[in-house]
Amino acid sequence: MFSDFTEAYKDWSATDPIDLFDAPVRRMEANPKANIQRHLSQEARGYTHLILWLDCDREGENICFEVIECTGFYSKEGRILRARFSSVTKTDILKAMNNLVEPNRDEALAVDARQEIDLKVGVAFTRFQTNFFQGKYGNLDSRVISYGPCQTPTLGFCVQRYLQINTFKPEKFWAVRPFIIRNGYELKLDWERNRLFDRDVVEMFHKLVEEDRMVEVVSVSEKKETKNRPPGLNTVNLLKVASSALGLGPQLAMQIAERLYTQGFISYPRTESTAYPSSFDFRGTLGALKSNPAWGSYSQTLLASGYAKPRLGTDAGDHPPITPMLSATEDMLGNDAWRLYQYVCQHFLGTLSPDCKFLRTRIDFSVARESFHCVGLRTIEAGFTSIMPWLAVNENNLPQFTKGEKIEIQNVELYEGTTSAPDYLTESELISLMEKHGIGTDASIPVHINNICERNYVQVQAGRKLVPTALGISLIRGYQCIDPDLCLPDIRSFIEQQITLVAKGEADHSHVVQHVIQQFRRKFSYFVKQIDNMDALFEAQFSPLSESGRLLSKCGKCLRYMKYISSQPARLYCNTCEEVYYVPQKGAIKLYKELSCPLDNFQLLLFSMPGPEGKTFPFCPYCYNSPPFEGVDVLYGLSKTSNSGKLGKGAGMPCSLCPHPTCPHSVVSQGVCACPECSGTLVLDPVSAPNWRLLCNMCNSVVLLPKGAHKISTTQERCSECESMIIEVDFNKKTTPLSDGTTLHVGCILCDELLHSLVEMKHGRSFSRRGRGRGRGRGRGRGFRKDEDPKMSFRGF
DNA sequence: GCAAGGTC
Repeated sequence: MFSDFTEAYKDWSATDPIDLFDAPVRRMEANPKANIQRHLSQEARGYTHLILWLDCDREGENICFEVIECTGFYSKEGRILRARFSSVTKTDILKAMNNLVEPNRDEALAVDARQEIDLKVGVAFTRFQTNFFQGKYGNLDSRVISYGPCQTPTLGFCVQRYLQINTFKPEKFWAVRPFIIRNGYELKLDWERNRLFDRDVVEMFHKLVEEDRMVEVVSVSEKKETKNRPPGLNTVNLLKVASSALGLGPQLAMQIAERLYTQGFISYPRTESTAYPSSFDFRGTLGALKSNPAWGSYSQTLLASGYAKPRLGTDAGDHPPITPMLSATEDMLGNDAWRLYQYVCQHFLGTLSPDCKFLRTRIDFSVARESFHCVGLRTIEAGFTSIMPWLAVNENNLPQFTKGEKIEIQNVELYEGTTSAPDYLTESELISLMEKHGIGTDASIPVHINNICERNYVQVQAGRKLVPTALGISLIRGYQCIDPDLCLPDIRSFIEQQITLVAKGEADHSHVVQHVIQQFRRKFSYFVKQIDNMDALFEAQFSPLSESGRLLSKCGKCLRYMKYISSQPARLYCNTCEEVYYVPQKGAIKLYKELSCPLDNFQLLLFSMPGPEGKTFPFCPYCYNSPPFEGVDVLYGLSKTSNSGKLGKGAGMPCSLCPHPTCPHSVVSQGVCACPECSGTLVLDPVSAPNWRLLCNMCNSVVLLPKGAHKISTTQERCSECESMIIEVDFNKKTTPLSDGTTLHVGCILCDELLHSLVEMKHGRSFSRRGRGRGRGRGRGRGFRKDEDPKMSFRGF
């Protein structure tokens, strides 16, 4: 199920985005074809108890109530119960079965609240921004200028780093670096003051050290230190490693992980937990890996000599950490999947290995009353780093020194350096920031990152660094100057904190939704009022529509050339009429034989999809944007002979009445209007405007449509008089001659007398439902040929 | 065409 606005609010041009805050939201079946609702209700029939086994988080609780609704179970003491479990092992399942609880409605309501808030806020801001900027600038390289309480702060992090880099002022610094020679090796000593920004002062120290020429060993210390083995692997850590070490983006990494999961090689890859459940079968998993050519012997050693108890980690109560389930080799998986699988295995073995132990040696020196030191590192026990070698201690062996000994300085360097700006944010750093601020979840973090890339707000550069684009920077700087809250991570925490009140039963669902929506509505209207401040940034960055693009084809209204703007979304702009006409996306557009559309005089264009196999079809830019008839979708024929060629919703048909012998202008119906006479499809005849008529693409029957008709569709009803199909005609509110303004009228297209309101049809008349009767009654042969005078009409309209 | 959250 998913939440969405009702039909009336789906039209971008007909809805003022601010009205969306008060718009009704309904829940729809996400995949109606799957008939999950019906299936659940059928399965539930005849049973007395319902036990819900869903994920133990708020979303899972929400789905519990969806299931309850679908099954039609009514709540009666003890009849609907919830199993709480976080891993699918025998012990956990039995434990959950023996400790059933009631599903938690408050938690489910909190999810409903979040859905409604996210939907309204996201869609309202997105539509407003898109309409405002897309209608004004030509080279905005994004189809949609989206806003979202997760994606926008995600972009905010990238832009914040960009601004730090851009405003960074490098500074010079200096340091004193004495060198000594020991056992034939030169050794650099680090200054206790590290570095100073005053050259004169450092020069003074440099001079003092140089004059002294002897360092004294003040102390020699040795400390045994530990590098901890990692806790279990969760999703964000897998994604960070995938990005920083394997060069795989989060979206791709998740796709690969999902495939490994469905193929049975790894456990469920979406988890926040790093703690293994107490019931986890470590021996079983190690056993599964023991014959693996890459780390079979390592697993065997752990099995034989006893594995270390894993670190505690955190238990988010969702799923166990990600672990291998089956042994695999590179040949079985392919390169990228293998590398990811390899990491999962290495990490798992690492969690069961001993910690790494190493010795840190530190020698402190003194010269001219200044302190210097050097540090040496030596591994004592590699532990888990032998299976995760990239985490090994960077060994640095120091020669022997004795306290009190004096050594001659070889050389004293006066080091000069410059501070440098931080680098662009890496994907891995971004994931950490998102996790830290609660932006997105294990499953949605990759989606948000992908979103800001796809919308052209950032680009991924070498080393998986995220570099914001001019559009991304302008957006964030715009929010920063209008209402910084809009791009700060707090916007997400605010929503989370509010819905948590609902989840805990401390606040009423509808009050919280109203309160939060009210706040965002205020922010929205302030944003709308202040949009000029953001626009000033866009003006400096992008060029107005009138200055973009190249002249391509003639406008049918003013007959002047329009400009083709090729950047996404591709469109035509008429400078004189100040109108925008969108064209099919992601393909090449050129003029089509200098022919014009018989409907509106706009010059026809030829669209070619990319690639050698790319299909080509002609179209009229005006009709493409304003279908002459609702209910008959206007798409254009692929070619004169391509009745079967699929494009979009329907198949193409050449125009049969067009005055141009070579005119490609054709219309495709959605297939809802079947010809009453034969098995053909009724096609809108473009040259009949404004007195629209439909033509059958097979037998050329003619159907005249009444004035003001706005939408047509077939019913499954047949006329009782003549057996032909009945067409429903819907009227535009503006043009309907009827007093109630909305009544749907129905008429038989062949019998003159049938003309009734829907109410009359449903209650006052009966229609036969006998299939497509042929040759019976008056229907047969009553169609009009195109060369006849079709006097038949819906009289009375 | 739009959000974020799930999901094989």
